[in-house]
Amino acid sequence: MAVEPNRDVNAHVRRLWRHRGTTVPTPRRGPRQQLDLDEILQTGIAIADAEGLAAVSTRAIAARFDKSSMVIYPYVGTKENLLALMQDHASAMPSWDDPGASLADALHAWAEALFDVYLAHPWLTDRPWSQASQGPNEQDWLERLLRILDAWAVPPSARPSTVTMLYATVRATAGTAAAYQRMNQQGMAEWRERAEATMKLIPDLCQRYPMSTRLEPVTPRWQDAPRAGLAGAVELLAAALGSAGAAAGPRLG
Amino acid sequence: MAVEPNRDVNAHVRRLWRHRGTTVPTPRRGPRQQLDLDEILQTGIAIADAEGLAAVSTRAIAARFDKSSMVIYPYVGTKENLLALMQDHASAMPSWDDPGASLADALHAWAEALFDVYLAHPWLTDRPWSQASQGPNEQDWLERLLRILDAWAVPPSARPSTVTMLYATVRATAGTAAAYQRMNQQGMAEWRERAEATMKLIPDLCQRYPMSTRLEPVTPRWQDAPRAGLAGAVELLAAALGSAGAAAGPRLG
DNA sequence: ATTAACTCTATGCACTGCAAGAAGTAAAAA
DNA sequence: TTTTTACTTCTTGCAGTGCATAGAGTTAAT
Repeated sequence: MAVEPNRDVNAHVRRLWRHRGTTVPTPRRGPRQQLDLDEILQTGIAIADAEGLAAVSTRAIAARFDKSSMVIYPYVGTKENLLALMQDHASAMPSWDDPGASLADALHAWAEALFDVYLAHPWLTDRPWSQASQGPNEQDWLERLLRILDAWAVPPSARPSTVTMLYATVRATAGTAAAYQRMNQQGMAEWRERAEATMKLIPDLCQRYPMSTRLEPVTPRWQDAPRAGLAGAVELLAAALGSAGAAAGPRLG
Repeated sequence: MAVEPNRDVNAHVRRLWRHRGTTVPTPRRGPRQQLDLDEILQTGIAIADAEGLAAVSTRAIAARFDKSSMVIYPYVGTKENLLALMQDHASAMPSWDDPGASLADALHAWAEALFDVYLAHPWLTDRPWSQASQGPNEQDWLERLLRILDAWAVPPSARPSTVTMLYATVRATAGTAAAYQRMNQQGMAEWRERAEATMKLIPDLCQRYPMSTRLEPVTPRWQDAPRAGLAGAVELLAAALGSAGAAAGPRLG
């Protein structure tokens, strides 16, 4: 990367789409490349999965290959580019069959699949998302969702809002699910301690916030609450779309 | 802060609720405090508003008072606590009258008010959110929303999902609105360049992603798209709740 | 008066992304 | 074949971070 690093949008896009027809910018002269972009990303993803996005540093990744931090830069350009590549690499869409029974079922399948991806890589929640062009894997998800909405004749005027709500809800519920998951006993104790401290310092908390304090009594299996919340949200949304004048069955094609 | 810093949950909670009946832990001995917690938070918020959350450092804040970084710690405990205090401080809820015409209107007023807060402090999007006890200001929002749902007799089973969806959607749309807003000409050019690069490198992009590429043609006033998206989402959600067996009018009380 | 608790300052450590230069290697040109 | 040149990788170093620690000064309780 002898050229200016951040302006090289072209190289970054080529790397993003490297498995969909483009070639990574790996020119001719000089010593052979000893590392592989996919391996680098996998390493970064492994670190992020285990220790969080903050633990991902060029030094940490390079250390796994017994190299120093600067080795990474020829492969990714900048750290921000590295994170973007990791984001798309971790977002690979699995394959599944669209349930044909109802719009709600189809949306549910999509949402749960995305939820699982976010659960497997909780740091994805910390990354920005926009429906403006990201990498190919992320685009796959959007395209799939729009296909579902189209098949069930959801009116085009309702589609952008639906897309926004679904993505936002999946990301939010997956984020809290991941937070629950990584709550070991010590994190749990800390949380409980904090709740108790609030109760002790604000004795009339339940009078001040009657509705929200009544909400919280932990459910029997509170670990599953986020997934259930997502299911309920999808159901609500599908009901709204169904009553908004959609057809009764899917259009095939 | 002579004691262990992170374990002092009590002091943190007292600071969070300092304007609601608790006293900050600024006890007896030692020299008078030269700084004020609210001023510190305001400074941090100003920095975050102007330069983003990443620019908020103890050194940067302290520099505005011509002090060194360690001065901040007696006031906040840790950096994470500082950010949590900033988050709640910036989330103060304005006052408005609940529109009584329809559930949709009431939800819309709530959502737009929160949207405005997030637009004023875009870095709030980067902070985690959970309905488990945060600070008092954030709790105000949740309580208000639940009050609305209760007044319109939204069935309790639908409330958690509704809350999750609304918060997630507001946060998501406000995030993209803020991103649009900070897109000056250079950011705009970069984005356009990237889109063009993708088009050039993947010539059949529109065939591969027929639905999602058709979505993008920029709207006339694309700056307003996120707000409009939020409005549409609220409308959808209200329709779903309305058809889910809610009463026709608000219950006062 | 003594002592303990507190705030502020200075220093230093381990960490970050990355600019810049040095050193080495392979392909192209002579 | 030899030289040149383009390209890699590696080392060093800089400016930045949160914060542990220790010291000096200040105040209130004892």
